[in-house]
Amino acid sequence: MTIENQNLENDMTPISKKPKLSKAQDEHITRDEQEATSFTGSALHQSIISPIHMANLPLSILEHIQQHANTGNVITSLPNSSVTITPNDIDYHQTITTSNNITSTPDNNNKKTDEKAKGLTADEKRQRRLLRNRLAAKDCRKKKKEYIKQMEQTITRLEKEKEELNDKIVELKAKATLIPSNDQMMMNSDDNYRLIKQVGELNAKLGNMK
DNA sequence: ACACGATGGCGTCAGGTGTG
DNA sequence: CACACCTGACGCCATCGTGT
Repeated sequence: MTIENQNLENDMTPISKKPKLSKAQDEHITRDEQEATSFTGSALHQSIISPIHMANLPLSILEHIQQHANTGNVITSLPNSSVTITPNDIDYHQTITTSNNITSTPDNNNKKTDEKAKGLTADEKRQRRLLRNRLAAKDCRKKKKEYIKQMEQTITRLEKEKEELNDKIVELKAKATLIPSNDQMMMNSDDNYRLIKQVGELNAKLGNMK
């Protein structure tokens, strides 16, 4: 790990690690989540442990994060946000908060990102970048898992197909042994020819005897 | 009970690629 | 060209299974 990385981790301890919790901790959080059922951003803000401040985070990003927050962090545009946080969105008390000056509307949500990034300090830009990358990494891992799962299913299917085809080969080979070969067919026709000839000869002899 | 390796998930960085 | 996105690699941490 780089020095920069270490410093960053010291600065960002609350957000960077999703703790795996003991049962007691889990119950505590479950209780808090129940209490948070109708939290608005500002109410939640008061209950958050060690928020990280992120300026001007657009609503579109917040919504995206909330959609994907089942295993991630809770993002709110606190404290004046109208974004309502549902219990499902609250995860391990890890939050990222944004500054007070946001007036997110559907219109400005879709503006170019670089426009939205205007006026941000280098550190704010960095926080935004880290957030996006965090989400991208989650998506990437999810996608990778799905791909691996799909490949495993394909392997299973192809192995089954192979087995079925092998069974068919055995079955057809067994049937093939019951069918006379070409040589046998030829021999049979020779016998027939010889017998017919013999019959003809015998008939001729009978005719002579009459 | 404890130590230890394996495993899985996460955040971050770095580098490649696409896009306006 | 600047920016955003994707993804491999890395390190950290928690958890689990196993041997002692």
